[in-house]
Amino acid sequence: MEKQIQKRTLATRAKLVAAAEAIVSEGGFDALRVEEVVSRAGVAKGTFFAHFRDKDALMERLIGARLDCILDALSEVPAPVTVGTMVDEMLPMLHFMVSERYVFDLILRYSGAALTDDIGPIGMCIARHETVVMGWLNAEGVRRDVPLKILAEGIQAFVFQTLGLHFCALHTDVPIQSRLRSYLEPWLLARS
Amino acid sequence: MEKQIQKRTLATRAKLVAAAEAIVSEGGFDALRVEEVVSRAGVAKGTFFAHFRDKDALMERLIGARLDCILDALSEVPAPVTVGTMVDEMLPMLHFMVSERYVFDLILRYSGAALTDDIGPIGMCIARHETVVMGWLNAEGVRRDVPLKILAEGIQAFVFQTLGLHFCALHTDVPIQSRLRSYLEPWLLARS
DNA sequence: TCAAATAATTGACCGTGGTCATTATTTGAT
DNA sequence: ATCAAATAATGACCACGGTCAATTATTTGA
Repeated sequence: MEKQIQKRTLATRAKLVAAAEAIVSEGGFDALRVEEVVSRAGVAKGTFFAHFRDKDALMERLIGARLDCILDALSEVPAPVTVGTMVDEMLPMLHFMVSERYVFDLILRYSGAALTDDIGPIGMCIARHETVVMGWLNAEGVRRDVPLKILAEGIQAFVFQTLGLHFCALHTDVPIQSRLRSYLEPWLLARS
Repeated sequence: MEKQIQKRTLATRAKLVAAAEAIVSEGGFDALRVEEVVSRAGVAKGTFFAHFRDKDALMERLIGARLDCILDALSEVPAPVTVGTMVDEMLPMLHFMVSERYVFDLILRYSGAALTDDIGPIGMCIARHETVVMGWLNAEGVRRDVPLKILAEGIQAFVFQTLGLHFCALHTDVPIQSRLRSYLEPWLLARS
């Protein structure tokens, strides 16, 4: 049991992913159809499901890859000193998350790890984001009476709340940044 | 344009809802199939979609009805004086929300009102819950430096965060109550 | 070198949500 | 009572994700 997977397997998977990425770049994640992925990749439909558990597994992979890029940039950035700059630095990620309703729903569904015990790409990204954010919380002015882990989880809760309301027509007048700040300032800042 | 809808319409809709409720009571929300609803109701498939925009619209109605019952009870209850009792009083709603993964996902997706400008049954329930919770926040010990509205929205954010993590296998060891309390106490309580 | 074992691929088929042109029923005006 | 317009119901049909027994390709070992 040394090299179980043949290189044909990798080639096929690469073709599938490449086809999928092409479709997404043309029409967005929402426009992806399994049938079109396989036809572009030149394989049969069954092959797709031999490589991905279901369509969502592919979407998770594609979206996870994008998130990872954004997180790469995020972890290079200097730790923000104010809530305002913290929000600003998270903005690229937030904008990607709301770029399509479909994307947001999928991230939401898989952010708390998949239904089973195996954690998927999106769950990994959320965990990574939590780690990055936790590293920011040793700043001056941030409350100390709550574990950092709770604080970081709270930030994510407010991110999802903010983005969820962003899709609500009644609330789109308030920009993402200021809404998120109105949550994070009372959550993070130490009071008198 | 006096009485546009004929009573036949109401009768058909009632039959559909009754059939749907029967199916749900037998096998849960996840087990509902449109085909079975229409066959039990004795109507054609197309009729279903003349009464409900899509399957989700029916699910929203059924789940919204349940939530409304729970909210009826909730709004009768005395305002809690501690975060612990607040969580306890919300517990029936929380348990319903996590009774099925399907139910949680649907509530999450429609809690921020539907995609369009029309607010659906679940969105109404969330708004109602927000109102009830806001009424609780005039208690001793609750912070005053943040608008009640923000405070209430934050509670909802933490509820969703808690329930989301509840489905994550890695986190099921922590019970809902204590997890939610660990968010709400730092969020709500005034500090020294 | 080749046969057995293992792995990858195929595509016909299915389940289920959703559509729409056609048909049936109700209503209101005469 | 009659009939035309408005409203409701029908069911064949489609889209699309997902399955699986059969087939083909690859690896292994003697």
